[in-house]
Amino acid sequence: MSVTIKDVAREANVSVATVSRALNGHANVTHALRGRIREVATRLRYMPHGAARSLITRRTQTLGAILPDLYGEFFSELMRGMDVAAREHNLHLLVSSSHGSAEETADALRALSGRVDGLLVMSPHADAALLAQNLPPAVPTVLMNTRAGDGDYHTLAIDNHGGARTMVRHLLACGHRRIAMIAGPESNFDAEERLRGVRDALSDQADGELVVLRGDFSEKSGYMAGLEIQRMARRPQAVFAANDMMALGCLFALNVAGVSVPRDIALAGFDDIPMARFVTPPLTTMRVNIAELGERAARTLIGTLAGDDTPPRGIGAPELIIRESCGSPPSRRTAADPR
Amino acid sequence: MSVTIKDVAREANVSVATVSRALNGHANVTHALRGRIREVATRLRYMPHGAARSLITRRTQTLGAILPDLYGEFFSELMRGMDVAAREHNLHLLVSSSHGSAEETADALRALSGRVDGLLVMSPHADAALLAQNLPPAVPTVLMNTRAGDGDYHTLAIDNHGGARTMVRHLLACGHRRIAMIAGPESNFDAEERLRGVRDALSDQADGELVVLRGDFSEKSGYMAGLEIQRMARRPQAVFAANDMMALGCLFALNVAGVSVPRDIALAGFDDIPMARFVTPPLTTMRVNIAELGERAARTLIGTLAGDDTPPRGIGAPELIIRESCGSPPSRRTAADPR
DNA sequence: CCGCACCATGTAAACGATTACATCGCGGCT
DNA sequence: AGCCGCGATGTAATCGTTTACATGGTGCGG
Repeated sequence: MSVTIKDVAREANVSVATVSRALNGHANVTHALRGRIREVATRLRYMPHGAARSLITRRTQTLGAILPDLYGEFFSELMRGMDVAAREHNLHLLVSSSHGSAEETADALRALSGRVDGLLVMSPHADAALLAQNLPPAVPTVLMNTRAGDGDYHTLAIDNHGGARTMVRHLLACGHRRIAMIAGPESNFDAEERLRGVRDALSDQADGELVVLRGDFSEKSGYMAGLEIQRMARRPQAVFAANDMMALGCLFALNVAGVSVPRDIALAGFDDIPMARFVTPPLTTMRVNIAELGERAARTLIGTLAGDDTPPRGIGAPELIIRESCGSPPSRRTAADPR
Repeated sequence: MSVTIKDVAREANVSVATVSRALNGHANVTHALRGRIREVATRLRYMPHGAARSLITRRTQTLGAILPDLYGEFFSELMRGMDVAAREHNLHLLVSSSHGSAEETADALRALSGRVDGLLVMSPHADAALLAQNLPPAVPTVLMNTRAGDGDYHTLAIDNHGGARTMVRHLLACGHRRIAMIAGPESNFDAEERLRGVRDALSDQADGELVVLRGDFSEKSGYMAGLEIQRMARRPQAVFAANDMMALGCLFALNVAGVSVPRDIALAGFDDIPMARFVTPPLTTMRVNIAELGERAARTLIGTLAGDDTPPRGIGAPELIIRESCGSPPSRRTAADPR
């Protein structure tokens, strides 16, 4: 049995109320007494029982995060950002990851709903309907990278559309006109936004041509797309993959086929995964700041908890990272690209 | 105000006790009544209040994870493994990451101690003393990748020593005799274990020679080491870096200096980060299964919670991944190295 | 010198669940 | 027919904390 506030009270010869007040920094406790109580508490290794406290205060000091199956860098960066914000406010992070289906997401939603003060949700399956159905309306929620139109919830996202547009404009500026896009799956929100950005950028350019191939964000699908591109009669001058992994797959396919990047064809990706600058040639890409997305989402949620009901300001803008794969004059960097 | 068990009881014309029994699948509730209560509960969107439940059951259904500042793949894999095990037992994961100092780790330990049923700790700062001082003795704890000798706690680790030995044996088998090791910092447990493995493997080989350089696991320190190696009078025949990032740094340094890998010098790393198979030449390395480490640690903890007090069986053995950088006959793989 | 206000501290009621124990009704056995 | 036992349900104690309210002592003003 662990030590409770009663033990501290007994040991210090005061009532539990006084202990509570002393330890929580309330006014109206003599300085000397507070000191004595503190001393006793640490001597006894007293730790308040979180559940009991939550029960009465209706606060859990915990933020819940519902995430899809995330691999690699993305996941850790996102968590890191959320953690930074949470820690600042002495909040904890309860995570529930690896949700492959709407069913699983709903379960997670229900399971977490009672244990957290608010929820950070990133899930392809989480639309407004699912949330409404599985959450008590009282749980503040912030959505990340979700399909728009979920008006009732605060939503944050990477500016996929703007990022893709920026990249295509850069490719156009490099003189490329026939552009192939290796897009992501149609069901994916990020993927569609990026494709939309590409279309918009090209619609500004009268003599631009676009051919769209579908991938699934995997390296392998990029490889397949690369083989196909290399076989084309009118080969595109530039390839823009919806993420770096597909860009790398494509790069290998082109290498295997003896097509040189960037001499014969330009190539660009999206995400700036660490690997991007290590391949030859280093990959031009859009850097997205995942940690910032997580941090902002957490901050927004925390704001909501505090009663601040201003919707989140703006969305994260990816940054164009020009390396050698796109055929623009290489910027002066060492191979290792130190920051 | 959210809906409580009382509301359900009132609506179903029964007592709270019956509702509790019905919903928790206890015996002694009529089938019909149970059905009615279930129906009312879902209609009212009743969700049990986790804190209230924890208060009386003394279980939080939550595992705490204390992690250091972890970037990248490692973090997400570890979490994924822990999540898999936790989810199987309907447990949640409360994470507290980014602890740079012993002070911070201690804070996190204290903050989490009341909110979880058990703790998974990976931290360079968490030795037995720190834990004992900041945790109620009742909290079951499993340590990961920590310095040995923390007898009171269950401990799991990657077999760094065995992995390093395996790699050096492979290098020896390839015919290399003068071997340079780019080690990690002396303060790091993993680093020292790997170094020890190297020494042990070489002590079996009469004509083996070892030169040790120190790095700090960063790419940059690998780069510096590479420059140094390339300048050596009696250049080593093989370089073994304590992790892949340093191996890559070294590779770039050698490239810049015009030393060809593996023709002029062999190179190997440790970790098998995704990038390892994308560089040219693809990097020979030891694959460590982080997810498995996390999963095992979680399982061990869960076992302890269930009263099962057998110490964890064995430790994760890294797997030798032979690619082209070590100068052994390349195995037949495509550039993309599909699994 | 009395009384009032105020401040430090104590008492006890919540919070929402679980569960030991009490109760009630019914059927079967003697 | 009466009693016993058992199965279904209700009553209330309990977990550890916070906090509204009660209490009591002290100092100050009239």
